[in-house]
Amino acid sequence: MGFNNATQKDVATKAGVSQATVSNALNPSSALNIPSQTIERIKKVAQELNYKPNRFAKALRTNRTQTLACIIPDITNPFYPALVKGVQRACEAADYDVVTLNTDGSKNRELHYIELAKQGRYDGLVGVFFNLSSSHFEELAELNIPVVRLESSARAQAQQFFDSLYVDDDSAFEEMTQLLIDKGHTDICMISGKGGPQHLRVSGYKKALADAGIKPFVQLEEEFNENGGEMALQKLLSKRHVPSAIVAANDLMAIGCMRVIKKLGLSIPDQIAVTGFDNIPAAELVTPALTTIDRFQEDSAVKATKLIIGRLNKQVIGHGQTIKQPYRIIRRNSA
Amino acid sequence: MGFNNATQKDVATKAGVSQATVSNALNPSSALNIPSQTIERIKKVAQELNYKPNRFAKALRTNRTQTLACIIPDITNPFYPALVKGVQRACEAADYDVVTLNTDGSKNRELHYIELAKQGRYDGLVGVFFNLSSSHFEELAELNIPVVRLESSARAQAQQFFDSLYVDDDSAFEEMTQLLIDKGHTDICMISGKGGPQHLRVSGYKKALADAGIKPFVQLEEEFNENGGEMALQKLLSKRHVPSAIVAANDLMAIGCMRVIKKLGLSIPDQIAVTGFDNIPAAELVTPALTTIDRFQEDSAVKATKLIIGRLNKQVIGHGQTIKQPYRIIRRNSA
DNA sequence: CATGATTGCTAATACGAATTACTAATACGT
DNA sequence: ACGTATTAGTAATTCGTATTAGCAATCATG
Repeated sequence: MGFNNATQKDVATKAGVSQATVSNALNPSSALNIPSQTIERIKKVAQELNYKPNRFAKALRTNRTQTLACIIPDITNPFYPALVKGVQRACEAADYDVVTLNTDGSKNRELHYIELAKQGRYDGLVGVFFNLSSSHFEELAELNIPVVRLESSARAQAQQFFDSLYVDDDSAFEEMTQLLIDKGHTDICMISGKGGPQHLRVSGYKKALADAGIKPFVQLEEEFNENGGEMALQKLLSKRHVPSAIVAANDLMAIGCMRVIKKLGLSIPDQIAVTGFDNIPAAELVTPALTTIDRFQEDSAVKATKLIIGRLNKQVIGHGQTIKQPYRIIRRNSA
Repeated sequence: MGFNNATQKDVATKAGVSQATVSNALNPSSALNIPSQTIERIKKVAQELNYKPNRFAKALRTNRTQTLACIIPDITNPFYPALVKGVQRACEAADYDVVTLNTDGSKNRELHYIELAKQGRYDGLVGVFFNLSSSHFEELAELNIPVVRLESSARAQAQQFFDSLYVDDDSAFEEMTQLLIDKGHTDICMISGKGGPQHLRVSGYKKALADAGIKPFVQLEEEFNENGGEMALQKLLSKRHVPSAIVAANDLMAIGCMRVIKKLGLSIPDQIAVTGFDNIPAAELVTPALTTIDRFQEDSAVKATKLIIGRLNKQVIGHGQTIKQPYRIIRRNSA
């Protein structure tokens, strides 16, 4: 079509130099020795013609696409939009495009996107992989395609093929549970989905209880969402009496619990306290507002993206880092 | 670096033909006459070598990038993720990449993304533009870059440079207001943000009231979010007595109103009924659950994306269509 | 002043696919 | 049997950029 964009050739003609010189002048990484006068002249002409490098030609030549893939389970899960936003913000500053891809938490799709990356479609991957371990990223590392994982539940490894920014779920849940104990609760149950982050969260909960000499009770259900929360609490209540507090593995499950509790006509937090995790937007909107933990997803995503861009620019080298991110308990009215 | 992907040349060598033949064989649109036997053979070899066309080479040659831009105000606004998901779903099926871009509702950013598209960075645009009119899309139309707008508040025009999928806000708000009237309400106020969809929504509200002989009262506030809702209701209450029902321009504003109402110690819906619009995920989570209107964003987004792809494939031609989308009132407990 | 180094640039090529223009071989019609 | 069509392909070029190899002019040095 008639895109009519100025090319290096156009700039070259107008500046009275060759296309190669334009390329070198505009590419500071070039080893060639071009006097700054000439560079300035070329830059000026480029601006006059509104020259913008054609990123497809560039990609073809350099195998660098200037686009990152942001991999998440599901954009409609309210935890993720903030994360995506962080990635986008950091990318926009560096003129990277972001392609957001949903895995639905499925291993196949996670692997599929890795496959696409291996074909050179994305310069790097940032996001959440529920089902993959370090070795899955080895080939990407060999191809110099950096990966930064967020909320990876895996522990740091000696030689890791990705960077990892993680929140210490273990200590977060210990702290939250402790908070309930400090309020005088002596009968605290936990509700969680299965897999993924389940293990560390439950472990933190159990630690706090052990210190206080309270017996734990954990009810697992398949999914980490409202439905999972409802089902789990119903099952729990069919097995034992009503606890005085419930620690849910995330906000959606907590909200599911709240629904069941309200149907039973019990009051929150007086008869049962409920806590969540994630601080999704809805946490503040439910009644009572949910006490939960903020993980600063957007900030972490920005950091993660800067790290990936750092690796692409060779400002960061060496094998994968594992970096702890902060969290903060948000006290509202549900506990 | 060493991506090691099979190219057409590799396929050609192995199949004993020339690269050009491979290109023609794999591209059904080609006018050349290649016997189906040969085509099959080449396709088989391509599969064996796991040949995947290099999309950057392709883009360079054809000016087709195989990526669409999905333009929305803000991914962290809970109305949009579903829309994005729809676009992604439809694109994945057609092997298009989606780049999601946030405008923050700013005209400058909307124009900026149009600029990027004009440079050939995206094959088409689908999404929400708050501040642009048909003429802004004229150059894109000339470049054969299709645009499908969602929730455009503009009315259909004779010769329109984009397709538009819209929900009839006017009749939706008329219907919702009528529902309140049917319930016996005789004092119904409306709360809205300014600009964008405001006009049609308020108009629907007023129509229903006019038919019933009730006086309208509309309170506008800057933003279409919780904060806007809170502020608007506070202002309203400083001017007049408590109405028996509030029609909010969207769910976030409705939720903001609910907050104020609860602080005042009034009960919903007994003392004040509240209705929203959008059916965001949180609508179902607040207490009481919010009566609202679903716009089936994900479905609309899928349709919009299919339409855009249809235009790119020349299956759809002619100037912009304006297509009405369905909505549905979701009755919950707030009204 | 001859030699080598440096400076400042250009020509040519490659990346992978699409496309245009062409050819060689066979088939067809009269 | 001769000219024309058709079939089945190929060679060469192009898209816009980066890069390698190299050239001409100037400069430094012994």
